[in-house]
Amino acid sequence: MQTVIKKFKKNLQEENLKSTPQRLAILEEMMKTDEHLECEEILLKLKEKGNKVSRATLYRTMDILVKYKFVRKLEIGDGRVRYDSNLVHGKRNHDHMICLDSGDIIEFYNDKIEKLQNEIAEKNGYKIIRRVHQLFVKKV
Amino acid sequence: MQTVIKKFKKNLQEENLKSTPQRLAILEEMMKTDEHLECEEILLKLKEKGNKVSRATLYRTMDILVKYKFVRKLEIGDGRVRYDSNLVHGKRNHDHMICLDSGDIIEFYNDKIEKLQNEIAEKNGYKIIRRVHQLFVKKV
DNA sequence: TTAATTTTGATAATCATTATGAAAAAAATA
DNA sequence: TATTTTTTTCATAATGATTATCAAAATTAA
Repeated sequence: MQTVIKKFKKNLQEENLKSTPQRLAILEEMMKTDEHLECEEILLKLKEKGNKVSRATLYRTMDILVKYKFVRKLEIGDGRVRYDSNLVHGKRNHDHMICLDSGDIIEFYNDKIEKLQNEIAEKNGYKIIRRVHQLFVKKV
Repeated sequence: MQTVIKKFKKNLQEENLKSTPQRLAILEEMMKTDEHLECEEILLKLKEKGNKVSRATLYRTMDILVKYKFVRKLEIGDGRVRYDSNLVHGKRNHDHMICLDSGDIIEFYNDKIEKLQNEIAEKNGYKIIRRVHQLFVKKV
């Protein structure tokens, strides 16, 4: 969607950050995948397509993408940082179920849990900004 | 509680691990705190009490304590690893609310969410082994 | 007590991420 | 369009938490 790129450019401007080919290449790469990619994988994908970007630039740009919620940082405690794109069409707000046997990451969403979370926060005088909800599971 | 120490010794035996003063000192230290401590803090507390333990031993022992569920590893995405003791009297199963302004970590528990989680896992053919549920909040 | 095995601790190695600083690119200005 | 200013990039060094190494010490079993 062109609108995503336009929004990104606008966000960059708002912070006096410049629109560069590297930043755009990274954004576009994240628009194309619904996997949970690690930095090295993103770097590799970019390289394969001829968009070579340095490690430092990738890390810096991922922080920008997280800040503007184009992607979400996903840490499941195995020491690897993954990124979950919010840019893939039809993808909604979700949480993760991680299979301890296969390593599969399954997305789930539950409206009731959502509501209960809000109630808990409210009851304590807080509002929720962001949440992490991960179920580590095994096949029955 | 003597029973905790006995249980620990039994667990060690079961895996052909030896009962050492360092391991016991670390367990006992974790029985005394309901804070969410980092490795360096645990190391410091031990040192202050004259129980000097090397970094390597501390890391190795924390893994054992996690394995036997004496403590829980708590990672809230700020790059610091904390340990949440399950050994403090009256402490139950809980999740965490993290205040983005103050850094406070507030514990919460909700039975309904617990049930919904189990339903979700079941529906997908899984059973829950462990879970991470963190609400990042700000004061209203 | 001895012997076999495990653990400890000091230090080196690792590895993901961040800092550095010169060269290149982008935006602003003339 | 050329020039100037500012930001960004890239390659590499630095960082810092955790892990590996291995000789010396401690533990357990016989």
